[in-house]
Amino acid sequence: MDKDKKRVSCSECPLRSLPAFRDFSDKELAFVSDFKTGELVADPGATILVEGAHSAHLYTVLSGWAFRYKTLADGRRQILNFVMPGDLVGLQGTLMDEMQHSIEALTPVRLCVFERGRISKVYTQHPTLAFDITWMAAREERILDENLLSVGRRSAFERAAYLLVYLYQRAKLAGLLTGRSAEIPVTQQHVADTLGLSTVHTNKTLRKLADRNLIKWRERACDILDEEGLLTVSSWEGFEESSRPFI
Amino acid sequence: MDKDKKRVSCSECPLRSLPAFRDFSDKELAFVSDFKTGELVADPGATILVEGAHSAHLYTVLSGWAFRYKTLADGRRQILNFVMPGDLVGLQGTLMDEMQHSIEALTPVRLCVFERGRISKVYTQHPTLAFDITWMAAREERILDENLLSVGRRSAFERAAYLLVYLYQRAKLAGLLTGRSAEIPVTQQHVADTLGLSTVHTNKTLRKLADRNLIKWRERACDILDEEGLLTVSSWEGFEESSRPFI
DNA sequence: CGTCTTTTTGACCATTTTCAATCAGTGTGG
DNA sequence: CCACACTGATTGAAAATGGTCAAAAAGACG
Repeated sequence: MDKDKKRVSCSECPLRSLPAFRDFSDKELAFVSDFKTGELVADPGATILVEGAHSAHLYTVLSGWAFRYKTLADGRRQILNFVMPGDLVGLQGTLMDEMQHSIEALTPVRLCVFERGRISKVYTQHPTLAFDITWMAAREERILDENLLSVGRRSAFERAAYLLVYLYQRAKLAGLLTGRSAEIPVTQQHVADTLGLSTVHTNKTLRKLADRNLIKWRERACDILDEEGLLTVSSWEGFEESSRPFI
Repeated sequence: MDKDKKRVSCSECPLRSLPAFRDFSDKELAFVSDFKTGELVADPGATILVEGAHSAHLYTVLSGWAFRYKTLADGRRQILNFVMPGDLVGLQGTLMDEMQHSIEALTPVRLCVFERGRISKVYTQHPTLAFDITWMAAREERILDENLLSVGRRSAFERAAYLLVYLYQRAKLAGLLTGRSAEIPVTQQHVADTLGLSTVHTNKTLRKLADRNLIKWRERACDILDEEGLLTVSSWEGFEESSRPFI
């Protein structure tokens, strides 16, 4: 086995972004080559996965932003969540028959491809990794829960505040941000489709947040001026990114 | 090992409700006794799991209805999903530090308790079961996606239609229903908190569905008069409960 | 400079909420 | 059996939130 080659392919191993592998050496990650079958790059606006797709593979995001969404027959769109480096996508397509949502790139996105058929090997041979996949699924569920609470019960103002701190904190955890100026590569249309509001009302709501010096909206970016304020407005506690327990 | 005893305790094994174990014999399920640590019964209105709880166990629902929900500081409540026999609850509490949602019983609920600490053994020794846990998590995520689409983008009328067929179909899949008369043990308050509407508007919306002969609401129950009609109104395709793929 | 996308605004309309009662059904104790 | 308390369903009217339409302004970019 040409370990060197494998090490190179693991130098930026997507699995390192999974909790269990953060502190693993390249050598320890070498076995990953057994599962990785390729890399993929998607341009902004490109559809990474489309609803209804069969036999999709499992991907980990190496870099870039994307979003998961569903649409109704007449075109109404709901953004379900945003995808950042370290995220796992395509689990539904891998486990069930087909994808029931689509994924679109917001910036150039690099993905690591795991072949669907090889997933069983993960479960039989690498229980720790299998556990991580479950952990990621539970994490996504938790985020969706909070999102649903937001869309269902928070006012437009609270909802927008929640979304912006949420994105800010997640981006920070994903190591995407340096200062307070969050390069959140979305338009107000995306925000509207996440909040379940119209673009017009979203615009007015963002303005209200800006008037209160909580944020400053810039084209495809947003400065978080008052993180605490946003948390208070949305009555959200923020992430306490609990690390995965030992197995 | 007293196999007989174990067989008895598995006669109604909670794992049988998990896809992978539907067709397993009692004998094959005997090993489950290693994980099961007890049984629990919750009365209607009782809180099964509460937000913020630490070191919770993992449960499978043997019988009864419950619901998962989150609340805001001022009491606004959002119901996230309903829990029926065969469902897994408490995964978040098991995998992460604490539960971020609560669960309340709607009818008497019987639960099978798996100790948190023994989950690792499932991953190392029973990959098929580990896979099932992931599968259940992915299924919950899928339901939440559809719910979020509903609350975010469907009108009150479409949303209510969606919820009722959804509950009808799920209850049917869980083997809870016989005829068209769905014994859905919820009040209009529950429906409102699921749809993200006020009780008043929910009442008027349900009336509209009844006026169009789609449903007939009865106290804590609901007759589904026109399943196809509800699917059309909500532009939902319904469940194609794909069985879990072979691992 | 012209074109394209995104943001912003105002006026008007629709949906949904809130408030405040009322009604119906169930169970209890007298 | 009836008065009473409770819970859940139902109603109408006023008020608020958010949506739609149409158009203009502001950047981004070749």
